[in-house]
Amino acid sequence: MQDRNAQQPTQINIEASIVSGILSARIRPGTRLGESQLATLFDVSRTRIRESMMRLETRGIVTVSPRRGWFVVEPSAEESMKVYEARRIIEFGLLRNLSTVSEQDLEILARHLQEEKLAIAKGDRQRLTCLMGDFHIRIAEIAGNEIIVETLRDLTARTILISMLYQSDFHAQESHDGHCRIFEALQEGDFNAAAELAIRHLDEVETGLDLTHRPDPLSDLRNSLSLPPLSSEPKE
Amino acid sequence: MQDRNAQQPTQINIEASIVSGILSARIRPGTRLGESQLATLFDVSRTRIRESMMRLETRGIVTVSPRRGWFVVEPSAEESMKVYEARRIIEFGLLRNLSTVSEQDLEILARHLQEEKLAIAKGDRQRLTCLMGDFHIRIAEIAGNEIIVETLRDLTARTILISMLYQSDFHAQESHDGHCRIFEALQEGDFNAAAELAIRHLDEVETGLDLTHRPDPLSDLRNSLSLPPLSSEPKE
DNA sequence: CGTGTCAGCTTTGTATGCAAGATAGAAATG
DNA sequence: CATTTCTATCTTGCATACAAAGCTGACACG
Repeated sequence: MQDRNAQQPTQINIEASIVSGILSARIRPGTRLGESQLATLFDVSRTRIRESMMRLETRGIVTVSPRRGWFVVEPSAEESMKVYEARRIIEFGLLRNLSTVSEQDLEILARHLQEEKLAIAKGDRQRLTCLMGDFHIRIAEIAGNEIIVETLRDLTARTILISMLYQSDFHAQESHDGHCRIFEALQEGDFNAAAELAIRHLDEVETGLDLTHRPDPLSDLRNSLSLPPLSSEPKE
Repeated sequence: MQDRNAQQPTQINIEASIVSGILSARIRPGTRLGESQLATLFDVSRTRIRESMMRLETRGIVTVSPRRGWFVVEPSAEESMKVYEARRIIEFGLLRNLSTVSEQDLEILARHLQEEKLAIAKGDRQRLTCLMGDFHIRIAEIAGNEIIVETLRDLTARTILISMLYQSDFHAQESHDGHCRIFEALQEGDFNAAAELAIRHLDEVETGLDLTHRPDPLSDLRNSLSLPPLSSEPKE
């Protein structure tokens, strides 16, 4: 995020900084992204920050509240389900339409899984979050379709925000196992199975969330009339 | 498209105007979209036009050539194949993940097919182009996932641009038949078959293109030398 | 006749300025 | 003491201004 020394941080850099901040779970959902704040941080004028924000808005990463500011999205339970559904749709189609996977690609995936294992062993949760998302992007990259890669990257960013909001505990091992199963299916060239496994994996992750729990019960209170607060803060 | 009388055409209106212009095949690929030109057309300042352009750029609808201007994208043969591939992936996953289709939804599709038939009978090619694209969006709407709907809408816009570039003749009847077959499969609740049919349909449409034929034989040269693309007239 | 150069005109890129909305905290009032 | 109102301040929304770069066409020259 510190591109301060770069002479000309282009809009793409600014966007990438924020997205990577989210992918690595350093930026929490609901974070306020003040225009002038970012402007001084990146040492550019507000204009360019605004342009980046607009781009991120169309990518579903931030929202603007009129005259109040830009915020990293806080997906509602419904939106979260839509995100997972969209991922199931795309990843299923992706794997099913695969015809071959090169040795090289399998190598990349194998190395990735190794890294996941390492992160689990070290208990590096932040790195793990990042890796878990990256696995799916890797698969999209194997398919070689940039359009799908981009779409999936943005959905993954949202997924990470969702997990920061609703994930009670992080079944890392379970997720890792899911990835391994998909890898094995790919290794055997059984793309049908891989696709089914991907759906099952995403279902597992989704059911691991507590989508009934409101992370910010006050948002209800602000909007509608009095409603009893559910429970305590979901602080890590 | 004439929001001139609307007091405050919001960015979303501006974007929608251009996208709908593309979806209805009134705006050709490579059309130059001058900032000041659009600014006077919509009666807003260049700032807001620029913001809309940035948004459209992230949606893959327009590109900017530095200091030269904004242009509606002219997908290359490779990009075109990627677009069709992405559509196959998404639409396949979409149909496969469907579990039920309500009577109401079937009704909507049936009416849509009726309209297609009418347009074929009347030989209204522009309307037909629009309808052909819309069919796929309708299906996404049935699935009820806005994320997928938006993605598919943008891909459809690009598809229409592609067909304007590479389509020699418009096998409208063939496309319509493809839609009908998908509809029948949905009617019978056979989502597996519907998904396979969708892939076949998209393949047919894609092979109906002449992706080896360069509409602008100089485009290679132009791109490699970063010359301006073929600019037809801006809107009307 | 072809080619290179330069002035001016046009168009985008970026910054800045100002207005309007929103928030928070103080002050006033019951 | 609680509640409301008002003002000070901050933040975004939008327009405008100016700088930088590209394009055009005239003109000079080989």
